[in-house]
Amino acid sequence: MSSTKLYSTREVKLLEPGSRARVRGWVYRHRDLGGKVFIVVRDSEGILQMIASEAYTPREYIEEARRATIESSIIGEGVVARDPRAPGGVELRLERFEIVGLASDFPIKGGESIDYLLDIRHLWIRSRKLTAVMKIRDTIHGAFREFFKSRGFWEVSPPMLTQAAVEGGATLFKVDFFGRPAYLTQSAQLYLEVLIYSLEKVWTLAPSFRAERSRTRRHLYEYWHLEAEEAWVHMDGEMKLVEDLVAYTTRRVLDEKLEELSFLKRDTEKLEQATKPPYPRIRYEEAIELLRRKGVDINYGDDLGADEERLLTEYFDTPFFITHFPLELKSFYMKPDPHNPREALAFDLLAPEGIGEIVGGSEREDDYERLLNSITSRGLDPKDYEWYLDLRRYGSVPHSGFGLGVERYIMWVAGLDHIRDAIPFPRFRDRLYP
RNA sequence: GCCGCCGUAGCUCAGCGGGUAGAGCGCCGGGCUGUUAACCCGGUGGUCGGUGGUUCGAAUCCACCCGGCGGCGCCA
Repeated sequence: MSSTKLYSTREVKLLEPGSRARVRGWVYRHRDLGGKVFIVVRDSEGILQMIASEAYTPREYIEEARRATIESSIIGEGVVARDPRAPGGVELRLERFEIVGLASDFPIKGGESIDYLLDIRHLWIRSRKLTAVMKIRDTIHGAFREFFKSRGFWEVSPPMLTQAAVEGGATLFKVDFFGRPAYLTQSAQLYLEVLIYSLEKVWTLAPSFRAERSRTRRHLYEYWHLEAEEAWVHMDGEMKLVEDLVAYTTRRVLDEKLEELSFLKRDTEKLEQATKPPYPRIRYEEAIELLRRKGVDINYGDDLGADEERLLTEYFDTPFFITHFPLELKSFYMKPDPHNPREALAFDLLAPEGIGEIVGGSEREDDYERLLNSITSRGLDPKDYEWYLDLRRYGSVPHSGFGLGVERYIMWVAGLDHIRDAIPFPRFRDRLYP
């Protein structure tokens, strides 16, 4: 178009008034007043108002600006001006204007139903809300990686296609693997356990798939799972790792994504409190006692449901741990507490404000015979776990690990009321498009 | 798997003690030289989710089916 320098909407706001600038983006708002055309342009960094006026814009470009429909891609060039009437206080007075891709009538105008918006997720994804969440997610991914690096962990890549279940009970997605049944993984844990015998401390960020027929605001069929496993570490050490990770990552979001949190109207004071570990720890039996005191009809041995978790979060302002669950409530690979073999060395981390469980972890059973008993007593077939049992025959070590549901954590950090907005393309039952 | 709710214009919804379909927004045309989800005037717009039934007559009543939303259980 010309040699005038290209700036992003954010950079334009830092220029001296009177500077020339070229800006490109998509039409976010369009108001044609006859003599003047106001166009608010959106790019990946923000929004900027452009104005076409007979006072400084050649007629042909005013006509072009008039034609620019919502979501058309455009390039504008002109003079930067400060004006309190402009959104953000800065605007671009156009001297040239070009439509790159004229948009058809954009289907989102405000007030659409969730169902409809999910059908056009590929267009809805442009919204400033979802853009803000995706930027926060990027910071979270980076913080995970840096945290583990700083703690001497190795990042590894477990398989997505597997032969059998990691945990009994949960439903698996079955796929056809050249005529043989295979399944999409629901956790990398068992594979991470394999890798600690050489790398000692490993982690991965990968998708997990659950075909549970869940239908709640906290469940996805495909979600991202942050998992870590370390040798020579007992439950207490693992919990310390988890709270340091969550505190560090939350701190990073506060430091780098304040603008996005503010756009999402997130109360950052709630996040500040979570940057100061240690987090409170209560044992399962204490949780039951707290609930009974609140009048809940629950007994030792009952599982904590969504309502119970929500009630418990009211006692705490930060994430908190629940530990030492009855063995029968937990998976076969968890180690019983030597001081009380009825309880597992397992822990959940619950996020406050009613979000509930975001992390599940445990010390793993490292004894061959006890692991074999645990598998058979739960009705699982030891043949499916031969390679896993082998790990206890060749230099077994005490070890612990955990899994964090990335979208649930994002839900809490970003203050989302539904998990679908924590991931660009949520997968639910009956929804695979787009 | 279970419980509850909803499918009417492009979108959001009203109409549902049965009598041939309505609003707002959008869109199109016109007006407006500072709009902020702009405003003002005019126009456009529908196999009332599908099939079958009851009825002289069904968006409205009944049955089944399809699609969706909220919640539970399970989990992260």
